[in-house]
Amino acid sequence: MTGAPLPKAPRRGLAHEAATLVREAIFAGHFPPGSALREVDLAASLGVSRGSVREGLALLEREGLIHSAWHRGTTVIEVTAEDVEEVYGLRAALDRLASTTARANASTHELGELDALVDAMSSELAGQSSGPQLLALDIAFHDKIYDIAGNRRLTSAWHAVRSQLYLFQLRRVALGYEHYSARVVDEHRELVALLRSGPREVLAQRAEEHVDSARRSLLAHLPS
Amino acid sequence: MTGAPLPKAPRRGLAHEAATLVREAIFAGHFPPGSALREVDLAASLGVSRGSVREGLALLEREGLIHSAWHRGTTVIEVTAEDVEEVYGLRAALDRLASTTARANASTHELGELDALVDAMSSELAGQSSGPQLLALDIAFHDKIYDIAGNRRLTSAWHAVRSQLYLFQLRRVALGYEHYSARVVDEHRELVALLRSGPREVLAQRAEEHVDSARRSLLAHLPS
DNA sequence: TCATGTCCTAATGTTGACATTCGGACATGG
DNA sequence: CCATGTCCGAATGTCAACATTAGGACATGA
Repeated sequence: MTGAPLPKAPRRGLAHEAATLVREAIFAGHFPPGSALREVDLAASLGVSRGSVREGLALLEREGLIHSAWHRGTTVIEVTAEDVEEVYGLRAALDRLASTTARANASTHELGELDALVDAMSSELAGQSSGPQLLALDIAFHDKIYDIAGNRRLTSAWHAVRSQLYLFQLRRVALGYEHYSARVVDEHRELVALLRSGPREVLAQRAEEHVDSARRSLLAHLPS
Repeated sequence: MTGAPLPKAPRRGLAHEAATLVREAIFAGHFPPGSALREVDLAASLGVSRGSVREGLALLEREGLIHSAWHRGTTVIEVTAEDVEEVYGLRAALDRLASTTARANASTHELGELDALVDAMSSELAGQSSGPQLLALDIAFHDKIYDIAGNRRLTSAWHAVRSQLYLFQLRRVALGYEHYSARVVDEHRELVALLRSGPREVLAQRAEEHVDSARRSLLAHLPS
């Protein structure tokens, strides 16, 4: 009996490995938006067969990071204003439901974990703040809310936009994130306060506005 | 130049074919909830290779109809009260967004198409009404709303719950659908009226209530 | 009787070879 | 010069054989 919670046996198949590798390559900018992902090339560089690569790409398509057409290959999604509107519009609806559901389910312990995440953002901001690091905490915060909500279908839908969101935000962070970091701590702290003891309708409203603020901020920087 | 809109070239690969066949088999009750779907058996009965079956099953998993674990095979989802709560909770959030977005986008012609669908429900109900037929019209109505909204990510999320919803409703219809048919026409007609010229917030509220009414009605019949 | 350790089998996971399709380059005709 | 038809290459779609794994059956020992 190991005391550790669980190392989470990482046996999930080569397809997951391949998907993880390609996903990180996309985030690292190795495959810019619109570029083609050729199965044979990926299979060669990852050292696995085309079948596994193909299955991994299917997973990434599920996350909305790539798009594939019959006999025409798969390409990384573009980042147009329309795409941003779609992703953030959907995310607002999902966050609204996640927040109100989490408000009804959250234990004191879980609320404490959310506090800890906001504190981590705050200290990250105080020290030599790293944009991607702040982004990761932001995502982790919302992951936690979806986790508390406990609706597996909802979490699944969230995962289908999360990667795209991360890709969009990375682009903004690369251009400077003063505007982002100025609000991120306060907005999240307010969300926790409302989750703890806020009127349901106010929380729902604020959750939507939180997304909308991020959307506007991103669109302002989009034309690059 | 053919006058017809487009026969929509049905070349989408064997994986799609396999997915369609298995999906219909599940709906037809050939694979009850919880039953295992063995790749070799399916490949044999469908006359395609295991690779195609595997890819088709991945599509069905995307729709939430089946669930697969590593090296443990894939099984048809169960229909517990918790599952119903999850699906309908998410659907309410999606419908809320779809309705308000469609309200802003809808052309007169598109609103007319919605009217036509409600009329079709009405005449279906007047004649010798068939439950599954009524269900299909219900789904088509909401498909149209998502289509008008024009958010591809939102439509994708809708497709991820639509099949599950259909499976749940089929179960209810099999036990009699008087309660369902009594409300279906009026509720949909009211939605069209609100889409045409209703306050945004009232429409959002009604869209959620429409889903909630279906949820309660289903839960009442669930213990079978 | 119960707990434990070891096979064994039936299924999935993985692979490399073969078949099919798309889109463009080129030639041809108006 | 533009429209049309044909061909070709490169990539994806499909397949059947091989490797790996999970879970149960069985035997063993306390």
